[in-house]
Amino acid sequence: MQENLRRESSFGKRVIAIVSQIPYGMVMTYGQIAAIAGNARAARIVGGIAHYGDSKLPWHRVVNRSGGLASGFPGGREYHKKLLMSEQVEFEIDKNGEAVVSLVEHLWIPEK
DNA sequence: AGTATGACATAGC
DNA sequence: AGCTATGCCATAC
Repeated sequence: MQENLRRESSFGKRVIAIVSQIPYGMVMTYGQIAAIAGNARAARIVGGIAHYGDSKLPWHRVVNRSGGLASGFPGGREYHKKLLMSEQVEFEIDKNGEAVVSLVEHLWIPEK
C-alpha cells in the first residue's frame, strides 16, 4: 500500500497518478505532466521518475515535446513506435524526418 | 551524507 | 533562428 507511495514526494506521486491514468490510445508530454503536477519546469523529474522509480506505469504513452519518445527508452524509438501503433496511435513525420505522435489528436488532458 | 546525472522544457541571448 | 543557461525532484554513486 504505502510502500509504493512513500517512494516519492507529492510531486512524484502526482506524476505517477497522472501517468497511470493515461487512457489507451492517448499520450502526454513530460512538460504537460510536470505542469499539472505543479512544476512546469520539472519535466526532467518526470523522466527521472520514469527511469529510476518506474514500476508499472505506461511510460510508453509519455512523449517529449516533439511528440516522439525521449532517449533511453528500452528497445529504442522503433519499439516505442510499434508499441503506440499497437494502441492505434497515429504517427506523423516532422521536419526532421522523425516519427512523432499526432499530439493534436492523441494528446490527453486530464480533468477534461 | 553530499555530489552528479537524468526518459525535458522554457527563457534568454 | 539556433545555441546556452537555468530550473526542478528523485535515484545512483
